Amino acid sequence: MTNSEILSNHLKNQGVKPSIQRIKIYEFIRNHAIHPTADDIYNHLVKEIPTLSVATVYNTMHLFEQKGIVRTISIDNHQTRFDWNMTPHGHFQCKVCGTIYDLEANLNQMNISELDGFQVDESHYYFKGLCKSCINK
Amino acid sequence: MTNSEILSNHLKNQGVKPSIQRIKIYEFIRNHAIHPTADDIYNHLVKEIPTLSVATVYNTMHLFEQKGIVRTISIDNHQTRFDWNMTPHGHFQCKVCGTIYDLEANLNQMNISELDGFQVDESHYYFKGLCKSCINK
DNA sequence: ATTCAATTTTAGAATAATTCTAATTTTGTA
DNA sequence: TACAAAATTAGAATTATTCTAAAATTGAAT
Repeated sequence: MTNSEILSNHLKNQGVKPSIQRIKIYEFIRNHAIHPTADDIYNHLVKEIPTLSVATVYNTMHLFEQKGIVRTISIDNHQTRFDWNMTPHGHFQCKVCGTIYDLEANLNQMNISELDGFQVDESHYYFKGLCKSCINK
Repeated sequence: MTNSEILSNHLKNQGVKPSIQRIKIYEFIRNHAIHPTADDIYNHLVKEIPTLSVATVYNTMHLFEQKGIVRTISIDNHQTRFDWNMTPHGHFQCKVCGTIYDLEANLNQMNISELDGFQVDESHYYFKGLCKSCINK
């Protein structure tokens, strides 16, 4: 099986009909664990698929989100980033280099009594500051 | 001292020259602990100050942020909300009624070892789901 | 293979939040 | 009262995202 076929099957298993665009987008987000924006995805893939449109990137990401393949994070205020890591985790963004680090800790372990009786569907957390390597410069 | 004079002094103490616009905006965010958007602030105050412009609201909020009077939160993706409560705390937003609840717990108590050697300047967390009163309907 | 409806993709227009710009107004001081 | 600095303003510009309607692709039924 080619790599493309493997990815195609992954998508099928998650209930997504695999078009070329969807496979390439899926491949991109899996290989670039950088929490890309729609723009990052578009600019990278338009070289390979010259007719690709931004609308397709957005459509696909919305579909992936619905199907539980990605989730969105909003650290920078006005630009959505996509994260293929669906385990409960958080982020740290360095103000200097912009890198977004994943943090393993699960927010749900905080056990917040104010939420008793509430139904919690999503939890998000993130820090901002300077990362180690930027401090050491 | 009138209420307006008290607020004016608050601003002075924080290093902000108190104009009418700034005092009214400050008053609004203190009396409406609803994490308002720039638009909420503008729409409410333009009735009182007909010449108010959105630019002034944004300018003022940026200034307040710089001076440590408010901070911004981004729960809804593309609309910044302002929070005058500067103690470390988090939020819960109900998907049905939209209400944003404050949560007292301080994220820093999580003590995340992956951040050893990092400088943490800001920490944010929030949950989404259904609030108690919407569940009981 | 051919037809046809359903699905997907597309280009570009529309929308909405925010920022920018340059002019005007206000403020405080000399 | 004059004047420079600061603040406000209207409206244009920018940017991310969504919408729209047309074109392309797909896949099932014949």
